[in-house]
Amino acid sequence: MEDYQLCPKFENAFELLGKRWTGLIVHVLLTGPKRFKDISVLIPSMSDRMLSERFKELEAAEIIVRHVYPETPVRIEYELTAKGKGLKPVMDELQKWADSH
Amino acid sequence: MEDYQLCPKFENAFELLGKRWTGLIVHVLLTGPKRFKDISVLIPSMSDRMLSERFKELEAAEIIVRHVYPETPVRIEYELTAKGKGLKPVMDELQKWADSH
DNA sequence: ATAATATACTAACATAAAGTAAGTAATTAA
DNA sequence: TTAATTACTTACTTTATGTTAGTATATTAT
Repeated sequence: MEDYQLCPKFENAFELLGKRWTGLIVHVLLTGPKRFKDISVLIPSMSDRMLSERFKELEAAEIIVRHVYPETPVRIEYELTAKGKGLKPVMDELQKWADSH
Repeated sequence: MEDYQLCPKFENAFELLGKRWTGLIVHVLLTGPKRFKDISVLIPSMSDRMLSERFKELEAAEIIVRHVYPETPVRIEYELTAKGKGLKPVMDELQKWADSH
């Protein structure tokens, strides 16, 4: 009858990262702001439809911000927020793990 | 025409962790070996079908081992391998992030 | 002895998420 | 004028996940 639960914050974290593409998008954005096209080129196996959907989710979760630069032609960039950048240590540790196993 | 790619090891890592439930299962197993039922109780929103499927994937990826103890009744436990335990720093960093955001 | 409960699953089917292909609108380049 | 680029969206198919029920073996309760 022990019913200790998982930490809900941790569960929320995995509702994001436990979705396909999300981690890779964040990883790429850790190298700096990027345009839609940049990411679709860097992750060619992901479709535009998915990228568009993930961007919306990450924006809603306040992990990225969408910047519109009213140049001609207009330029749109996606950038990590402080919260998004906070995932760097996670990604770094995962990279270490991936390298060593 | 720049075509630097993502690290394939990193991509592989996210093929696992970028699936629903995988991260939570690993997280729970970091507290020690567990039986099927233990985990299904700790993660009640996950169905048995998914747990069964994830166990097979994690075993195939050599992140967990399945131990069969021929007692009566038989006891089956799932335990992290060294590779699986290696994910602890990743999970720890994610916990920190989850707590601070 | 029979029924109920427990564990560790599997099978069948429904729904949700992701993949695929094509299209759109605004702009610029050839 | 036609083609190309960017940042998407739409419609449709396939795959993943959810839901419910069931199986096999064993133990416990009545």
